Amino acid sequence: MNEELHERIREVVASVPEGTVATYGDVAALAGATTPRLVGRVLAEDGHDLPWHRILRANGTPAPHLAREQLARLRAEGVLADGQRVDLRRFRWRPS
DNA sequence: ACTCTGACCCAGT
DNA sequence: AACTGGGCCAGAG
Repeated sequence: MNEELHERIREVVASVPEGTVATYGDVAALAGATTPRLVGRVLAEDGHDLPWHRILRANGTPAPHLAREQLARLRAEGVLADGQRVDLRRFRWRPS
């Protein structure tokens, strides 16, 4: 199952700073994953220790079943959402 | 070697 | 805005 890749994915997620967000696609690209699906998968299994709430879908909305919890956590660290959607232009994390 | 099912993504109706 | 359909990858049955 490629533990190596899973590890890199967790690292990337863990490196997203408080007050910013990243998309599944971003994480996948940075970690070298072939598809964003894998990111969601990894988080679903062992994302409990990670800042999973900073990971959003490409359009800035969270995964449906998590929306409430996730938006609440983001709001708590200064990331404001307009309804379900977070303004990626403003909060998206770009590694430098 | 199938078919299903997902914290996905993109483009077209 | 709501639905497609195609592509993607890995587990489970």
